[in-house]
Amino acid sequence: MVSKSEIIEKLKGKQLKVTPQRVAILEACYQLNNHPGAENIIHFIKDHHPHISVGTVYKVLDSLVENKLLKRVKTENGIMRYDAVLSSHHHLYCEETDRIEDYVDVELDSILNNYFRGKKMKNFKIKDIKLQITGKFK
Amino acid sequence: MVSKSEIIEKLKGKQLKVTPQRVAILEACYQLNNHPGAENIIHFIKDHHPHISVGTVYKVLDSLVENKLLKRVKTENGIMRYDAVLSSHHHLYCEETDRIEDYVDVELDSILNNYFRGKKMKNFKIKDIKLQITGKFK
DNA sequence: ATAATTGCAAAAGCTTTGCATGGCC
DNA sequence: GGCCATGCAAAGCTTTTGCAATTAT
Repeated sequence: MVSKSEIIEKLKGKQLKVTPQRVAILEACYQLNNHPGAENIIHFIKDHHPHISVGTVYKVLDSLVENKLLKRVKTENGIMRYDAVLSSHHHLYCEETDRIEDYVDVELDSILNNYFRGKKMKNFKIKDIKLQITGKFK
Repeated sequence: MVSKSEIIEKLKGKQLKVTPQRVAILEACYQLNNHPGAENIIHFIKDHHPHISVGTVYKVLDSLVENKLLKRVKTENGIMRYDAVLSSHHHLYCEETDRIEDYVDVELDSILNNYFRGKKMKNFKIKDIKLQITGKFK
């Protein structure tokens, strides 16, 4: 649970002006936990903020990504989705629906880190490693 | 290198009618090795097949994915891309450009398989695990 | 005060769809 | 011959853009 004041602090920390729209959008991303797209965010916000504009939502999302308050989630259907959880984690992708859940596993992370520490890739500098696990929820 | 006759066999093997368009599109996917999108495929094909229609390309790509002759690649910019390499491999994503390269590592695969064999996930049945390695080519 | 952000609407991608025509089996 | 695939153009959906009006600092 992330409070509104924490959200405001996050925006300030990035020197971003604290507007009601930005607060609402970032708040929506924290509360909608299934990696929402713009559509989901707009729908969620409309209750408390009926006059928000679609263009604004996209602009704010871009700027939040650029300022590393959100990450984009990779998908294969051409719809952008966003992730407010910034700490290292992996994703479970349902192969039948568009559900995407977080998968956190520190043991796995340490195995991967050890493995890649030793590994030297000639032509690539690794910044982040994420598992993309596809399958089926049961 | 995949020959035209192999491509024809692959189509036949899936009971798909062998049309020049399908052959050309699948061939393009094999030759364009940077995980092409529809745009790249159309451009590549236009030389030998000037009158191919955009709608057809999308329909063929859908049907090739549905018949498991192609896979879609997950991206975060809303453009669909395709992968003709069906055997297990991972992807290196450039964080500055849209370059995506294959990363094959059997040792890593066996580590992952061992790890997940022991692991029991209550609510998810794993079908495939792929690393999404982001960073920078040098 | 002023520089940045919002709203609105238009436009720009990329992808899908419908239907008549044509081509593979 | 029958049915499926193609071409073409229109429509659909998501996202981007431009500019005037508004707002945060």
